[in-house]
Amino acid sequence: MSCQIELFDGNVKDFPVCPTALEVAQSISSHLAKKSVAVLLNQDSKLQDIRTKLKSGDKIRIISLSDKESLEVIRHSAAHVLAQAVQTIWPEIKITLGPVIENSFFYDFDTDKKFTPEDLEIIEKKMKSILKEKHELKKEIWSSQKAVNYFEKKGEFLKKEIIEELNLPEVSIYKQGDWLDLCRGPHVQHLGQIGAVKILSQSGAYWRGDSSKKQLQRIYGTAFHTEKQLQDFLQKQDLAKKNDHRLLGKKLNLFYFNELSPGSPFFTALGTKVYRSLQKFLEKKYIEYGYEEVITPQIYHSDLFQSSGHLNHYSNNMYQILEEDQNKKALFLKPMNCPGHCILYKKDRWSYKNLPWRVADFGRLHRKEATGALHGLTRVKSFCQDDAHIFCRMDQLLSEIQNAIKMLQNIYQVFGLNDYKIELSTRPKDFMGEKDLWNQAEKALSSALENLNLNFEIQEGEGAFYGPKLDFSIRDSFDRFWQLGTFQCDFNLPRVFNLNYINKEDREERPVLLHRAILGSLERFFGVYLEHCKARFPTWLAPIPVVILPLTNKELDFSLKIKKTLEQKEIFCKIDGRNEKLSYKIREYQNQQIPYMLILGQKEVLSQSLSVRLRTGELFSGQKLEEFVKKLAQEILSYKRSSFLLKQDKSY
RNA sequence: GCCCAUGUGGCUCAGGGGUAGAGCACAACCUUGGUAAGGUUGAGGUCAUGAGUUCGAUUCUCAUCAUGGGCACCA
Repeated sequence: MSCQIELFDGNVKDFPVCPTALEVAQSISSHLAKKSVAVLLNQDSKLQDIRTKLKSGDKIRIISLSDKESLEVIRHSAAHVLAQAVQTIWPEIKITLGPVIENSFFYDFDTDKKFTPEDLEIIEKKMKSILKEKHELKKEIWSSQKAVNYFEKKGEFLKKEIIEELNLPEVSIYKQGDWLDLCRGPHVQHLGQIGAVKILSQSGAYWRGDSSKKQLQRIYGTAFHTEKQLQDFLQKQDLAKKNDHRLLGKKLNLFYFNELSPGSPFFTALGTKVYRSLQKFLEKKYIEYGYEEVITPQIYHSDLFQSSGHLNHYSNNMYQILEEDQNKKALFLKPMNCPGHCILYKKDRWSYKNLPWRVADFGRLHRKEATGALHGLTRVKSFCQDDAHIFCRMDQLLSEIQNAIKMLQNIYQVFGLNDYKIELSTRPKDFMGEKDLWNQAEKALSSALENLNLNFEIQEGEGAFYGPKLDFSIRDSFDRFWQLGTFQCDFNLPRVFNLNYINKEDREERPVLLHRAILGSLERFFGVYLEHCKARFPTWLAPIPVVILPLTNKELDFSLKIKKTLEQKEIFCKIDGRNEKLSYKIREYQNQQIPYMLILGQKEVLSQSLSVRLRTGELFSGQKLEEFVKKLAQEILSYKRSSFLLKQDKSY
């Protein structure tokens, strides 16, 4: 009986006995066999070892070094090389786990040693010399007992713990030279297939990701098939670093941090312009989508957070005001707006006819964050959310969620954030409230997404204790994801604050509370968007939309006339009358990514027209002033990301 | 909070046991100049803070604070 293997191009090959994937590659060409590193089996999207024995009827795709999928295998094997290098240099160091992550890999070591940058250099050197030996990777199947005995004898107790937890009769072992590791693979054929490795950094990391457990020492690295690929990768990283919002914020003078208030941004006059434009934009959307905006207190008696449950669940993150009030009650800065909105809700008697109530608040929040958590504008201690709460009846929940998602889509597309993923987090183990309510809310969230034809992932058991939630993470221009929007159903606050409304039958009923933020915090969004647009804000957000550059002081009168005309349309502009060369000024404003530069010389004064330079470098002369201002105002009002002067509609 | 690294004029960075240097920015003067840096001169720093070692510390040691890369956290 022969063995038939189907290749992904449709070709079927016959073998007298069932081959391994590597043998199939060999039968195609010895070149392919040399380059192959893994195999995709049938519909499975997980890579399998190239040494896998196939069955008749299997459909396979051989992954070679030229396929990008091979990177995962290369990096996995490189992680083993890292561990081998470390144990060769320091035999007393114990190994744990070394997985592949996006763009890189790491290995966690159990040791008291702290790796210094010099150590990392030595390790990288050792890795390179191990690669030169081009050891073959040999896969062996051991009984779990044998593996446990082996690692126990070597004092590798965490490795032993892993095997025992796997609870399998057999485990696979990969050997390279005289070094071996427990691993399910897949791995390269031999270490010569790893063309380039680089150690990236070190870090502490907790065993099992649990901060109450032992801290291990983690080393990060990356690997590629060729040195060129590695260099390209490093270059791309450098580029991303240049667009870091913290650098751009400094360069464009938008915000500033000072150690006298860590984690709390100072927005400069320019940064504040951007911040306020964002806020005004959202306020407009609030009106469009039926929200009411309120202003609520900054400081509350501890009683409020006692009843809301924040004192029990969140007090570590709350700032307490030292001075107590005359009732001897502690005072706290609010970490979130919701309890205040519940107080406002309770002020009135509600009828089912008046719901939903959508209440928005840009209130400043303060949260004590662990020092190591702070990060530019994306993780701060003082911030404002585009926060709103929707108090509604259960039968309104679906349409409210749907409405909120539409609002989110509408807002994201203004920023050109069209690539985002959605996660639905469902009931956790320690949930609060009735299961039936949870099911209804989860159903409302998923139906809303389905009705709008949106794909989403389910995060089983990841919901908050008070209700299920949706998270929206956008992908920025550097392929990183940032969680911005979040919609959270809440059964807890309406209960603890005893909120109700009178239903049709004249009986009290409890409303559902939907927390929702679309941009998340204005601070975080500012940072994320600054990087995403690479500091090229659309005109409506630009701190300075227009700068007027008179060539000499003979053009000052005309400059003032233009400024006045712009200001009539509420367009902010700046006249740069400094005694500097035009090219000097252009360079400066180009670096600041000012959308419109108006260059004025005698030619323009005589013809009473404008010469416009875009930050793309494109020039448009002979523009009529009134016409220009009118169209520019239009561009700003419609939140366009493209200049009206450009034919193609794209961000510039 | 944990591991590693870093902290020098407004910014970017060099230096290094005998109290500091460059470029940009800033100021003054010359230049009124047409699409990415015109010239000259000048002013600016208790070298993050505190303690220790030393005849002497910005430089070495320790602690603190802040920042950066991660981990943990992210109601």
